[in-house]
Amino acid sequence: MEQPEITYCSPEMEQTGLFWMPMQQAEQGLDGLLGDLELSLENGTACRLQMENYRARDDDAVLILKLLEEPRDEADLDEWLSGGLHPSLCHQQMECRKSGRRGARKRRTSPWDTLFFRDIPSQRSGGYIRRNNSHWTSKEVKLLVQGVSKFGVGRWSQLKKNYFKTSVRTAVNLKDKWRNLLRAYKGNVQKYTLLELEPPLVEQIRKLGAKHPYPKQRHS
DNA sequence: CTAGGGTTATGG
DNA sequence: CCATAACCCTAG
Repeated sequence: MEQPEITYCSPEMEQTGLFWMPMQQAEQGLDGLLGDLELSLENGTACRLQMENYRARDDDAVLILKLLEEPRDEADLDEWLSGGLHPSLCHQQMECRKSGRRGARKRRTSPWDTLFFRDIPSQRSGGYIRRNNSHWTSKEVKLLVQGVSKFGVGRWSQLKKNYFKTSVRTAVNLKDKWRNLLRAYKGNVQKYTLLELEPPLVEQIRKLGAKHPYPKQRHS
């Protein structure tokens, strides 16, 4: 059963390259302010509602990015952060609560979370903060494959610079994703894959994978 | 910076 | 429950 494809980013937001990222609830710095906007995806209404939610939050994101570009007083920013949330957001927040059972959880938090709260001390037992847990979109994968075919495997920093300049994905993320792609599409079919990719794309992945094997193999 | 082993969250 | 995806750690 496939979940409906949802467009998380408004065009403006997409341009910024910042995407909504799921995070562990305890780590959501703005959790108290925004509330968690989890929604059931079970019916169309909830789905639509969710998109509106994201839309509203996108507006906020774009706004705050503007604030960043033309820096003002910190107090100004503080005030905006603590109170001046997008009106449509408060409205939506109550609306979405009533949806019934939860479907797949799409925990997301706003981009400014990582911009402003990345240094908040963490209580995690692991000792580190997990910043981004979002699943890759097929768009991103396409970009990655494109990048790998241009730069080859191993020049992740270059690839990041040229193809994921503004994305939240780091060079290491790209590398890891590539590894996962190889694992996922090499040889036997997996039991399941979260993201269905177009056959041509898969074909390209396989080809590139054959060229730069992982894990390293000492000959053919 | 990258490779690769480890760890944690996700979701069938 | 457990395989997979996403993420972290770190030697070299």
